[in-house]
Amino acid sequence: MHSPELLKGTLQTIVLKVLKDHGKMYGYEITQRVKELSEGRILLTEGALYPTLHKLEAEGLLKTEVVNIGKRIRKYYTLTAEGRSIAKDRVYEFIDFIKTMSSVLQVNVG
Amino acid sequence: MHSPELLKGTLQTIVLKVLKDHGKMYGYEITQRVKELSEGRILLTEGALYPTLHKLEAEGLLKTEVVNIGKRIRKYYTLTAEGRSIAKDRVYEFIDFIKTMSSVLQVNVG
DNA sequence: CGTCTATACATAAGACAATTATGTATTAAG
DNA sequence: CTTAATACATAATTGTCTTATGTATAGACG
Repeated sequence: MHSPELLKGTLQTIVLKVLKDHGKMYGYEITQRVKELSEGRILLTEGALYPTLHKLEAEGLLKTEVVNIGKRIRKYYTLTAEGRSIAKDRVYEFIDFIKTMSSVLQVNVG
Repeated sequence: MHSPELLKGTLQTIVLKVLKDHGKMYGYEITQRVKELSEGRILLTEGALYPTLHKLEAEGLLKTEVVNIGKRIRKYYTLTAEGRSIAKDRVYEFIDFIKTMSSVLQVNVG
């Protein structure tokens, strides 16, 4: 785990991109996938994830589908067309940010 | 300019590394150097910079020297030994963060 | 001269995202 | 029968940053 401060501002980008790559997912599944992909280094907290999902839904970037698994509920999220577009933009923006930071810090990442 | 959100958590790293690379600098000079290095993409605001400098000084990572330029004052900052050490750590931490993010977002930066 | 921009410091109010804490509830393991 | 994992959600608090404000010198331009 690195400084959690660095993660700030990346949550929406992560959620959008993971959903873009893995299709229909539910909240808990997203936390697990991110944990896997980051080899345990990024642990999304529920207090951050759920409000973010609700916000992205309110903005029309995600659509939901509630499914009953036995007596438990699951809320599946899928990107809308706009969501896919924004996901791409956010990833580009992140890459651009890294390039700028590399210039400022004079380091070579990748 | 990218989303200012991404910049969160990077300010201390930027200040420490720029000071490490360029030696003795004063606040305003740091903003200009970062602007240059980032080709105008990162504009440090005074409201963020000065409190950060004061904080790093209070933590013993920076030491200061006040100089009079005509009737105007300048406060030069230099890294302490601990500051140099932490600067290195912070840059490593940032690189590590980028590597993790690259795995999660499945992108290739650099 | 007078005004605008750049230089140079600093602090305070407010916004915003994320952490931490808390709450509800089902399912599986020991 | 209690703990851990699954699965949702919201509220209080924290912390960093932006925006606003304040003081003051120096140089450029008319």
